Amino acid sequence: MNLKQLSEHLGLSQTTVSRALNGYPEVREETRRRIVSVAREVGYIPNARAKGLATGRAMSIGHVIPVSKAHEMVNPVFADFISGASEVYTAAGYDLTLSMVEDGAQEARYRDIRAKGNVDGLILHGPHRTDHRIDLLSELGLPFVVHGRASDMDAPYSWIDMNNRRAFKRATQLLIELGHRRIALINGLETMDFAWRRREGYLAALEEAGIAPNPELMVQGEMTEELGYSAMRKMRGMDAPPTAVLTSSVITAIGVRHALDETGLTLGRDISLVTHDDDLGYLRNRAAVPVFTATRSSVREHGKRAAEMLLSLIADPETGPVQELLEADLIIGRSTGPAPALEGPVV
Amino acid sequence: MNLKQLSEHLGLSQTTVSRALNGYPEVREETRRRIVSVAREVGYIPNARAKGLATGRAMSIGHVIPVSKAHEMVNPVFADFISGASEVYTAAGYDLTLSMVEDGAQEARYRDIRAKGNVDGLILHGPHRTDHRIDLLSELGLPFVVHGRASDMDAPYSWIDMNNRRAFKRATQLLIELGHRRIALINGLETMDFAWRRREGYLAALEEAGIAPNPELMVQGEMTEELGYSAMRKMRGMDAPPTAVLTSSVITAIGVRHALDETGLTLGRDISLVTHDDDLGYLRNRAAVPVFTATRSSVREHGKRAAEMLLSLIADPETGPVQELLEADLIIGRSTGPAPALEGPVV
DNA sequence: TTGAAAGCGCTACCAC
DNA sequence: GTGGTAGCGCTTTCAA
Repeated sequence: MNLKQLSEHLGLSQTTVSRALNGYPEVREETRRRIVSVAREVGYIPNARAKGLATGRAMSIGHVIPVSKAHEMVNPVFADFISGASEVYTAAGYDLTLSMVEDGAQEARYRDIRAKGNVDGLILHGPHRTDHRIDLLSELGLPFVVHGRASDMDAPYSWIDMNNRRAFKRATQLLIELGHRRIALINGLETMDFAWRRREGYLAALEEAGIAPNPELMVQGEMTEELGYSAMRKMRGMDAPPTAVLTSSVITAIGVRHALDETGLTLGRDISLVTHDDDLGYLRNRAAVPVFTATRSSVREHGKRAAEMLLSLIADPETGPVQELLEADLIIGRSTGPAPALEGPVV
Repeated sequence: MNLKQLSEHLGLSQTTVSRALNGYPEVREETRRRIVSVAREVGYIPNARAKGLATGRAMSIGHVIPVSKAHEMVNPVFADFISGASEVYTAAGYDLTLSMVEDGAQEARYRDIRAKGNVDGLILHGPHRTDHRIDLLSELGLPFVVHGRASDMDAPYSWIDMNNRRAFKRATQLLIELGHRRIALINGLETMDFAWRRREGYLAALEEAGIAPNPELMVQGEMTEELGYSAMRKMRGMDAPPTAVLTSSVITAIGVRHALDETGLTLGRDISLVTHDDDLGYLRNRAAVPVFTATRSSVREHGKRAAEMLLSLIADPETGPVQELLEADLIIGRSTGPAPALEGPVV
């Protein structure tokens, strides 16, 4: 059933029917009611492509997520983030177009997306510290919000991010307060902005405590189980192995545990920190220690916020870039909540 | 730059330019070369909506993934599956439209998707044993492939699935061979087809070994960390606690470990089985036991296969329903590979 | 081998 | 308050 058939069925013009259905004021209330009721009855739903052609709007938002070339793997956080965003889009009548793009040779894909006209805006995932996709999108004039930041880019842009630096600084501080001096960091790739910021936080805490960072205790890589496993295996063989470990992902933390299991060795107090995609905090039970983390549900909330930001950017293109910084959840034992305030801005 | 501008720029008609770009034969080779080269030069890319309107094809595939109403959570396997599928779509010039739909009140969403005309076909994730979405989609005449099966549905449809029954049967058999008699199953919701099949496999192995299933050792629920934790906590307090555990998800397995960590108790030989979303097999290191699992990379392959199936279904609507059953990977120690053949079909 | 023009389904401008 | 109609950018007959 299309508009033409529906309007003939109603004995009205397409114009009137279209107006009634789109909530324009210049339709008699009675006429509108009749139109709406018949439309529902026959299950009329306008064709999105035709509507898009006519209005110039696609009513769809693109999410571009990077897929590791080496491991062909997707960071699981994106699923929850997107699920939150999706809820917002659906409520607003938007679709969600997903593009998985391999790192490298991205530019063509963005131009493509732009020219095809299938999306009204984009969410960019997994930014690097230096990320020229941001320049490109600005140049293309396609509204976008970055999930994360690209710290080395100068021009302003919209983003939403977790306070990774603060979360890792606080976590490190807590371990130090507990007496740890040899604290390992098993991080994501530090060309990625989030990983770099986490390292900054880790280093800041060490420095304030007068602990010299040990390069042997700092590992970065794609956040696989294998990374955690091999890093931990290596470290436990050191003359002075770490007594505590911070990891950047629950996946990596699983690998760390494998390596520990092999030895039976209890490493320090077996402390891990995870900042993403776990339900309750990875080691909450045995850790007598708070853990900062983005729980799955808070990641979902971030996705919602990002979607709202983008939709309002699209609705009002005059708005300048807008930013939002979110604190990691603090998990102690089995209760979760927002992190308590910290002295001064640590972004 | 649109077709009109491009053709004026070339001094040709839109018709000829369109033909040349779409590979129609009736264009002089020299003309075509010129058109193609200029088009590339100016970065012409046809507007997808207009093209869709004119051709009646959307050049996009929908993926509908269920979001748990209770936990607002997405099963992480879908990310890898979709990433694989996405690669196939991109290569074929298709987009991917993602719909996250809460369980319940789904029907309207499908009619909506159909009528909006934004997709040429659908992949359905997370089927239940009885799943009327399948009837609905058949009725709507929208090509689709189910990721998984809906065992209680009679009418034929296309699907791709893992051999969940066999994987869990074999895993259970192996545990029995190792001497275990009290084997726990911490499963997904058994209204979901995959979870039900896993239980069938588990029960079949017990029965063949003459072991009576113990309802106290069989738990089902949404596959959260919490589920594994609380189930294991409860079971370890039993008079005769299990000596081995099978879990349906690595997330749940993490919860199981938490519960074990609290006690220091070594449960049997600490055996878990995971069928999804881990890199190397969850407990590979301490398990002197094979583990059946869908590794992340094989899930990705499944996604590719599903996408190929759907695209060929769309290309040739005369084709009847097609099915494909995939074996779980067998992981021993650190090496992975396909499971060895088993006597007879266990589907 | 090329071009003119109708039409995909809808919106929005202009006239009544 | 309602209707006629010109596009939106493309494909696809039909003619030349």
